[in-house]
Amino acid sequence: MTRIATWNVNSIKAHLASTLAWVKTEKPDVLLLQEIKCLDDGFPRMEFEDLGYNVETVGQKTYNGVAVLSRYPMTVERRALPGAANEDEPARYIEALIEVPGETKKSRRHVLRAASIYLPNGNPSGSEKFAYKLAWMTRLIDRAKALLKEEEILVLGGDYNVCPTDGDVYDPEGWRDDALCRPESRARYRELLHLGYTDAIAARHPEPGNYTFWDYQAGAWSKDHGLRIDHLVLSPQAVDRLADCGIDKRPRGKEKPSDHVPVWCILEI
DNA sequence: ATGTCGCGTGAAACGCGA
Repeated sequence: MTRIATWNVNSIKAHLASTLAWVKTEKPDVLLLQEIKCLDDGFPRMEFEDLGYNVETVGQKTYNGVAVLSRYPMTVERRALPGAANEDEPARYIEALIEVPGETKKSRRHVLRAASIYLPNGNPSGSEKFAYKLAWMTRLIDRAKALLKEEEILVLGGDYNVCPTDGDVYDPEGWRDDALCRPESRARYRELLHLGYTDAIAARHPEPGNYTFWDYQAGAWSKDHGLRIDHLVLSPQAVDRLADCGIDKRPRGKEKPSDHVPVWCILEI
């Protein structure tokens, strides 16, 4: 069994202690991080290596930044989404091949591909930022389409900044014009899934109100004013092996939390 | 409650992004 989780940590330095505490108890085999908000050299690499993880980052000063942590050997396949308009793009994508050991001496090792995705927020709707979000989603769809042909166990996990349905937001009317809920954003997310991918939480826990993010403002957490915007998107070969998945809301209630919580799945590998 | 964070700048309080 292989445990995979995604978590927007909202600065790995500011939330290092709580991230390490969660990793120690939950022991994910693969952890996809977003918004590390530091350069590669600034990532607290040794703290995770001491816990047995290999660490690969695509960092950036102040904003964004993604990482893949893996207990198994890993090679980085992409440090950016193909098709960038210019060279210095925000750090929002990293994709790795992970070698999961077989359970017996006879069984072959399994290759797992995993990407950590921090999709642009896109607010305000109708702005240049919104156009950039939609263009970025089109590039992600292109990448997902190409990867489908590999027929691999693939997890595209991350902060998608897309709330897929009205059941995934506490106040659909109030959020109607937000870039996270706009029909254009939702249509592209569906387009990604319709290639043949599965949103793990939507498939296994389709009831409304399974949020992954609560704003720091206005007592959103205490009022459960949340949104589901962090997703584990699985290839057909990954879904075949999906044993369980869930959202771990506990870290949001602790001291000095990230505004997002981990989303996890267990694959039979 | 117009209600919060984290970061960088630069030395305190502000602008930005979310």
